[in-house]
Amino acid sequence: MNNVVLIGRLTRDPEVRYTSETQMAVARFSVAIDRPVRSGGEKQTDFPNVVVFGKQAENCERFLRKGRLVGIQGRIQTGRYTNKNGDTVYTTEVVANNVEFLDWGDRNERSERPAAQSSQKEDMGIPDGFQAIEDEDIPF
Amino acid sequence: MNNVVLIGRLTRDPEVRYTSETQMAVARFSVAIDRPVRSGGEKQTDFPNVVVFGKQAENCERFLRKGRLVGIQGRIQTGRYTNKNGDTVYTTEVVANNVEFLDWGDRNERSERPAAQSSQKEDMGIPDGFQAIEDEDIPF
Amino acid sequence: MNNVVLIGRLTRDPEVRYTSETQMAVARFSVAIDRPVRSGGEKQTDFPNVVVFGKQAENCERFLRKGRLVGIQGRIQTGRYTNKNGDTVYTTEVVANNVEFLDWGDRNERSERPAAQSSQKEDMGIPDGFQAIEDEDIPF
Amino acid sequence: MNNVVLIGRLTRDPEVRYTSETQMAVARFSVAIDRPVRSGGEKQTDFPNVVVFGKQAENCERFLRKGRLVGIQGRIQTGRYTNKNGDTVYTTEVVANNVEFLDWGDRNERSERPAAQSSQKEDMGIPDGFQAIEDEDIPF
DNA sequence: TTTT
DNA sequence: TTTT
Repeated sequence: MNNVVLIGRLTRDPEVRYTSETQMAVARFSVAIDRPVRSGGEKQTDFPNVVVFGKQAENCERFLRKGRLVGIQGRIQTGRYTNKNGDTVYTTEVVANNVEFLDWGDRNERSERPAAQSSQKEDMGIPDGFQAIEDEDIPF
Repeated sequence: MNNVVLIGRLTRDPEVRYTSETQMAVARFSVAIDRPVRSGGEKQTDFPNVVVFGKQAENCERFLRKGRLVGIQGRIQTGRYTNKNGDTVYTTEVVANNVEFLDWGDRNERSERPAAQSSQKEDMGIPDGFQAIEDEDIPF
Repeated sequence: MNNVVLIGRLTRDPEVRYTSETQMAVARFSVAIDRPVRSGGEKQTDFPNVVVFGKQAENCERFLRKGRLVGIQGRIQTGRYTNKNGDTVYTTEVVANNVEFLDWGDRNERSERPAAQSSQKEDMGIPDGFQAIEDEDIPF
Repeated sequence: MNNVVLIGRLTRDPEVRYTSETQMAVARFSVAIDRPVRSGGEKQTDFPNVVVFGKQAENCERFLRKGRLVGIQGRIQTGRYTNKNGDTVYTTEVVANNVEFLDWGDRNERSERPAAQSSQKEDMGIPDGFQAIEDEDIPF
C-alpha cells in the first residue's frame, strides 16, 4: 500500500519531455501545499514533486500553468542517482495516477490556445472537475 | 486505519443542527463525485454522505452552498437504527476531519452575508484554499 | 477524487458469486476497524462493506477468511434499490482496487486447501504482503 | 490536503532522539514497499522516510524493529538544508499522524523487554492492531 | 526551484 | 542506508 492524495497549486509551469523510444510524454512539476496554521505560528508550505506519464502528462502540458489548483492521487516513489561530485543523491517524488484540474482559470494560459471554456472542455472529452485515467496511459 | 479523501460538489445546502448539551454544531451534506468515464460508457456519480462537527461545521454553514466544490479528509463511520417499520437500517457516512473550500464562488451565497472576498477571508483567519482544523473542534 | 484506505479484519468469510455472462467473480465482505479509543471512552468499531471484482475476488475467495487482516485501497460507491416493502434503500460500499493480505495465518483455512506457506505463495505468483492488481481484473 | 497512507516493513531499527528543550521523542525510520509487479518485470521497491513525534515515537522505539510491518497515515513534508559541500539538499519525508503495528512478532525484540503478548498490550493500553494518537502527542 |  |  502506497497511496498519496494532494491538493495544491503548481509552483511553475509543468516541464514536459518525451521518451526517445515511444515518445511518451512525461510531465514534472511541484505543488505548494500550505500546512494548517498553528495559532500564533507562521505559514509553512510543503513543495512535493510530482511526475505524470502518458496522455495525462499531455493534458498537464496543455492545461496546467503555474498557480493552477490540482488534485493528485498517486504513490510515493524513491530513487537515487550519482551527481557530478560523485555523491549519491536520494530522490522522493509522487507518481500521479490521476490529476484533476480544480480551477479552470482564464489567466496564465499559454498563447497557443484560447481560454478554457465549457464547450471546449466537452470537445476534448474532459468532464468538468475530473480527468479520467486511461489504461493505456499507465507506463509502470 | 480508516482514511477517506473526497473531492466533490455539494448536492444541497448543508443541514446544521446543534447538540442540546454543548451546543456543538453538526453539519451534514452529501457530495457528488463523477466516476471516471469508461470509453463508451455513460456518466455515473456517487453521492457519499458527510458529517462535520464543531467549528468546522459552523464554517460549512456559513460558507458552503449547493454546488460548491470541497475537498474532504476523514474516515468511514457505520451505524444502524431501527425505523418506524421496525426494521434495522444500516448507515455509512464519512466523518470529516478536514473540509477545504476549493472554490470561493460568488453565486449561491446566503443573503445574510456578502460575497466572500480576499480581505474578508483574511479577517476570518481562513487562508485561501485551506481550512485549518483546530484541536478543540474534534469531538470524537 | 474518491479514495479510501482501510485496514481491518474480515467479520465473516467472503461471499463470492459469479456474473452470469462473463463468469467474473464478485467477492463481498465487511471489515471491522476499531476507532481510536478516547481516554475514558469505550471501544467502538466501524464495519464498512467491501466489494472486489475479477481475479482479486478469486484470490479473496481462496485466501481470505473471517478474522484475517487486510489492507484495502479503493473508492466509495453509492447506490439504491427498492426493497420488498417498496421503500428505497440507500447503499454505500467500498469498491476495492487493491486488497493486500496482511497476515498469512494458519487458522481458519478452508478445508480444500493446505495452510499458506512461503513456497505456495510463490507458486501462485503472490508476493508476500502484496497482491498485484491486473488490468484485466478491473471491470469498472 | 496532503494525505499519505503506507504499509511497509522497516528497513532498520528506528532511530530515536529527544528534543533538548521539551525532551520530546522523535523517531525516524524508512519502510520498504514493493511496487506491484508488472508481468515479466522485476521487483522494485520504494523506501520512503518516516518521522514520528511524541508518545507515538516512544512506542516506535519500544515496539518496532527492522522487518516489522507497519501502517502509516500522515503527510508529505519537504525541507532543505545546506550540506558541508555548501550545496542545497532537498528533503522529502512522511510525517506520521498514526502508526499501526501490523504484526506483533516474537523475533527481533530488544533484550530489555519480553515478547509482546495480548495481556501486555492491554497493560500498555495499546489495542490490538491499532495505536491511538493522543492530542498531546502532536507537535506540529 | 517555490503557489493563492 | 534498504524490508519479507
